[in-house]
Amino acid sequence: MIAEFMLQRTKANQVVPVYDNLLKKYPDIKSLSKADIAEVSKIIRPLGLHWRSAHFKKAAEYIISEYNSNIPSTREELLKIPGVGDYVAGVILAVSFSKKAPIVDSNIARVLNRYFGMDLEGEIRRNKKIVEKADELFSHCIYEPKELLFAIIDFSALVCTPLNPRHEICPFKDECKLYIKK
DNA sequence: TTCCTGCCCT
DNA sequence: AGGGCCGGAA
Repeated sequence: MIAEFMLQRTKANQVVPVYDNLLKKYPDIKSLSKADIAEVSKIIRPLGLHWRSAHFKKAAEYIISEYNSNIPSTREELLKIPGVGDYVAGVILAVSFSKKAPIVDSNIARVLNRYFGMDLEGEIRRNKKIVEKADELFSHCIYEPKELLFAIIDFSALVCTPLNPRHEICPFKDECKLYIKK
């Protein structure tokens, strides 16, 4: 959950050192619940979107008081945690509880948009057709859902990149409608 | 310039 | 449904 808070609209490579710094200072949920928000804010400053800093402490306090420090395992409960939205809830369900949760982030949306040749632009994450494709994809997963999740995200971040996608090393180029069209 | 493993508020 | 947030890397 901590990692996903930091990864919102933020590149994974930038998150790594900040994540380490935060966990060094607040190694468990109890210490995080007592954190000084100004101190948290200072640690995550390089990531921007500073309003996120309050979420770490609030989420920790909430989980301690409502669930005796145990992260809940249903989407409904997860969404009530401060700072947790559809995406973070889905990741927690998939990664921590091995559930086939529909997950749509900008990486997954980009891959689906290109592969299926949907030609959508802008904030495609909230497009209904994209969400339906993602739901369908995860519902058909026959392995650990988190493996599918990480595979798509890593593929997207490393090969199916936002600018100048690396078609030359893409194993899906023969089936990809974006590539076929070119 | 563009975009990043979104959430929150209106 | 849509806009704001934000630093930083490519």
